[in-house]
Amino acid sequence: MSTKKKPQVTPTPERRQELLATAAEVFAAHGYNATTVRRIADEAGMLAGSLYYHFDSKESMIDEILSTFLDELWQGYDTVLAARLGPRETIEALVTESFREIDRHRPAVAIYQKESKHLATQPRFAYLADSQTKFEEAWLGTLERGVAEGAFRDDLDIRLTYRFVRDTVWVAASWYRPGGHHSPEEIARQYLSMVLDGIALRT
Amino acid sequence: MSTKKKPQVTPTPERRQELLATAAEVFAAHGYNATTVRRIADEAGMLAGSLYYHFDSKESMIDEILSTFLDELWQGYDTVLAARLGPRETIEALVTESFREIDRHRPAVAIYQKESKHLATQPRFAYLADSQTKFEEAWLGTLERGVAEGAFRDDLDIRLTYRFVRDTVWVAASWYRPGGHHSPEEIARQYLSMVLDGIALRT
DNA sequence: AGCGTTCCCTAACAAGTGTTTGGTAGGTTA
DNA sequence: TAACCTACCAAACACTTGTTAGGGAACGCT
Repeated sequence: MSTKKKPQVTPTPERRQELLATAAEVFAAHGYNATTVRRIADEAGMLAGSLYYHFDSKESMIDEILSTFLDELWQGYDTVLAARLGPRETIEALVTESFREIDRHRPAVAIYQKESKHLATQPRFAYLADSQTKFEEAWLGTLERGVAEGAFRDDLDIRLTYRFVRDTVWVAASWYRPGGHHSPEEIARQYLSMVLDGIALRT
Repeated sequence: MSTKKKPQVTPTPERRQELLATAAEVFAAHGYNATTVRRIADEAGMLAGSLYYHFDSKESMIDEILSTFLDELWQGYDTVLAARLGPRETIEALVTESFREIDRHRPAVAIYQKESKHLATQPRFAYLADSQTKFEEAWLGTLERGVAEGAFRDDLDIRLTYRFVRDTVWVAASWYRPGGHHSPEEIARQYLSMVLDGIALRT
């Protein structure tokens, strides 16, 4: 006699994840506001109202998409930061980790890029602003440490450098396609090579 | 007796430009779809319906904003390309010109970044796709020439390099504020320094 | 067989959307 | 003065939006 509970048709939590994945895909492709719940439902093979059995609003969908992404992102970042590597090695590890996250959560990253700016003003999405602050502390701090320790140039505006590095990494989500002939690690390696050493030939 | 035609209250073409400027500001801040015509009218100090005296649709507003921006952009780019400078000097001139355009058309650039991807699919905005093609030809061609002539490194994926340079320049529109303590030329200088020589200290 | 649960459908709601129509105050022109 | 044009308002239009309420089919459990 088996006590294994065989699920009925499709188990609850997995179906929820499926729906969130398709929703994220549509949000990323067309933008949050331009995406109707009917469009999401259509893509999932059901009617608009049926979505409200799983979620209580359209807003809670994007909320869950972004928060689970950020949770996983910070899990990776915190591991890197806890290792207390040198500045250059920390930057390398953060960039590599970022491309891995883009590989795993491409739609979520794309949504984050497009929508976080105006979502962060709403109280419900206060964690977006918090995350951005932590983000800036981690990167800017590492860069400053690198300048102090002689790993990075000291003739550059440090905030400009921060935005430069940050943006170069994350905009990749707009063109990156998982399953291409570049692995996240390979892309990270080339990006780091460009950011650290430049694209000009050394003479 | 003067034959100068003194304009009535406010001259037609200038009022049109004013309205387009406020519309661009709102589009850039909140996104095209999330922006209602009532919001634009409100910002301009009039009612929603009154906008339709100047424009025949919301779509034609963003159309005019984007097309005039791209016209001016290509005027600058074509001038640079016609000078037939060396690869490195061409890249430098293109980047500098780009930051000048961001300085002059920040809202338009921000709108372009956010909306062009899905607007380009509509026939009305086919010029967006055309522009992107020309854009890629200009940059990618210059980079390839630079590799061939020994100005740029040959151990990098050239398409990756292209996207890297392109993105680093244009995402600046998301945080750039005209009137800050960095002129477009100064920002371009630092960006070029980072892109060409990297942020690591040379040993 | 009966009951409960899961998951979706049907049908509607109220609010908000872009847009249109007719009107009108105030200036210019004849 | 009269006709005219510019630039706006007031009010409504058809439609789309996110969301809700009630119902019902399929399945597991007792």
